[in-house]
Amino acid sequence: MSLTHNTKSKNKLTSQCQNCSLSALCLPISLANSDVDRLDQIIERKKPLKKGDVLFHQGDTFESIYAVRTGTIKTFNITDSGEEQITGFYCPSELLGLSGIDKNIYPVSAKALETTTICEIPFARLEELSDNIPSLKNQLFKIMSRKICDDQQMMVLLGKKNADEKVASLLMNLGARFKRRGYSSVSFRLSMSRGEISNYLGLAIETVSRVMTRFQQKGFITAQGKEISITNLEEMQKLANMIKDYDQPNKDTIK
Amino acid sequence: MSLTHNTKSKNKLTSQCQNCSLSALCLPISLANSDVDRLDQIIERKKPLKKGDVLFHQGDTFESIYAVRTGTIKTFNITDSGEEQITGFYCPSELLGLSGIDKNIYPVSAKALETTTICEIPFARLEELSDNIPSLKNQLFKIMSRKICDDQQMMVLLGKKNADEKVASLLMNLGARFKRRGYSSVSFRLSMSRGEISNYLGLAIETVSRVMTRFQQKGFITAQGKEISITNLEEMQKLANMIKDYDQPNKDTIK
DNA sequence: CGATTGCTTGAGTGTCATCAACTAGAGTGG
DNA sequence: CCACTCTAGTTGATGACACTCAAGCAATCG
Repeated sequence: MSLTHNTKSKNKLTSQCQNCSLSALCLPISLANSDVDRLDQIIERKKPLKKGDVLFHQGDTFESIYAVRTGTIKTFNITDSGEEQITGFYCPSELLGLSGIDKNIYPVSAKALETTTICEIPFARLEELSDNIPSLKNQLFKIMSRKICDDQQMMVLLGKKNADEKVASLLMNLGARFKRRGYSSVSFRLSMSRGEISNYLGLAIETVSRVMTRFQQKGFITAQGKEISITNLEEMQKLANMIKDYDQPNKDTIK
Repeated sequence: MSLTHNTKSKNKLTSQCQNCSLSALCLPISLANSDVDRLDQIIERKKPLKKGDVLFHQGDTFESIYAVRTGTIKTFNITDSGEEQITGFYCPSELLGLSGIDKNIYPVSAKALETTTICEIPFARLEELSDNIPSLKNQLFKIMSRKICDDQQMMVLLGKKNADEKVASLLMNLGARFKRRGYSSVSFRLSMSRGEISNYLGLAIETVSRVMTRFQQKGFITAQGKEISITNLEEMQKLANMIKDYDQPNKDTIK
C-alpha cells in the first residue's frame, strides 16, 4: 500500500545509529563499531508520521521491522466482528513488526498515536547482515525472546488481574519504559487516549475513567488529562504485582 | 494412543529427525539433508517425563529449548500472590523455552500433563549451528515470530472474548493442532484438566464446566470427560471467531 | 457559537466468580 | 467385596465487578 512519501531523496537524514540517543537501547547493543556502520547503512530514517498515520496495515506484505525514535505507535488488529483490539504500544527505542516474519504478512496494523519518527529496517537485508554478524543474530533472538516474555506478562494481566490491577500495571510499565530512556518513571504524559487504554487492557472506557479517579481519591496518582504523576509508588507497585492485602484476616477489607 | 517408549539407553534413541514423524512440522523444515544431520547431532532425546514431572522451573538458568515429541507440556508462572497462571500448552512438534533466551533464565515453569517425550536442543549449540546455516537461522526467526503471533491471538481472546467464545476458541485451536499432525480435528482427547483449561482461559473452573454442558445441550459438541467431539463445526467456528449474531441488520451496526 | 470529541459520573443490569453441595470414578485397605 | 477416601467434575444459589446505557462537562474547532 501507500504512504511512505519519502523525501526527495529518501536519504539518510541527520541522525545515525552512532549518535542516536537511543543507541544503547535499540538494536546495536554490543556490536563493534564497524558492525554498527554496516547496520546503519541498511536502516532508513523515514519522515515523521503524523497522528493517525498508518505505518502498515494488517495483511500487508511484510518488508521491514521498525524502530520507534520519537513518538508512539500502537499495533492492533481488527476482529471478524469489526472491533479493534490493541495488542501493543511502542515507545522510542522499541521494535515493532516482528510478528510479520512468520507468514511474510503483518498480522496487525500499526498506527501513530502522535507525531512519530521511525527507523525502517528492511528485514531481508537485516537477515543477510545477521549471516555475517553472529552477535547481531543473537541480539535479534534476544529481542524476539523479550517480546515473547512481555506478551506473556500481558496474558497474565488480561487473564488474572482486576481493573485496578490492570490500570496500575500499565502505568507502572509505562513509567519503567520512560525511565529506561532517562525520563521520570513517576511523572509523564500518556500518549494514548482513555479509549485506547481501555481497549488494550480489556476494559470499558468508563471503567478506566473510574479507576483513575479512584486512584486520585486515594492519593495514588494525580492525573489531569493525559498528565500522570504516581504519588504512592508502593501502593501502585502492590497493585501492579497483584499482592492482595491479606493482613487483617479478621474481615474482608477490600483492597 | 501413542507413546513410544523407546530403548533403555538414554542417549540417541532410535528415532532421529530424519525418520521422526514430526520432522515436517518441527525445526528441520527446508534444510538440506546434510544440515539436518548436523542438527540431529546436537539434539538429545531425553527419557520420558511422567505426568507432573517438571521440565524446567521458573528462574532456572536457560540452557535449551525443547521440542515435544509425544504428550503435552504446560508452561505457567507463579504470580507474586502465589497463584499459577498457565501461559501455554505444547503439543507434539511444538517448541518451548524460547522465552528464556532474553535473560538467560526461564521466566516460566514447564510441566508434563501426561507421559511426554521431548527432544532437548541446547541453545548455545543451536546458535552456533545457525551461524553456519542461514536457513536454520531464518527458520528460527520464523518460529519465534509465529510464537509472537499466537500470543497476540491469545491476548485478543483474553481481552475481548466471553466465556463461550474462549472455550470454543480453545477447542477449535486444539482441533487445528491435532489436524496438523494427521489426527481428527473434531474428535480428540483433552490432555488438560478442566482446571487447567479454566486457568489458561482466565475463567473459573465452574464456568468452563457450565459452558461445556451448554455446548452439549445445544448439540455443538459431545463430551464425556476428556473425550471431545465437535458436532457443529459451523457454530463453533462462529463462536471462536467472535461473529455475533446481529440478526436484523436493519440499522447501522457494523463498521 | 453550535458542534464535535474526549472524558467523567451515575444508574441499572448481566456475566461470570464465589461458595457450597453433590456425583462419579479411582485408588486404598480391611 | 465393600466401605472409605480423594480427586475431578458438575450443578445450583448468590452476589460482585465491570459493562452498558445515558447524561453531563470541558476543551477544541470549524
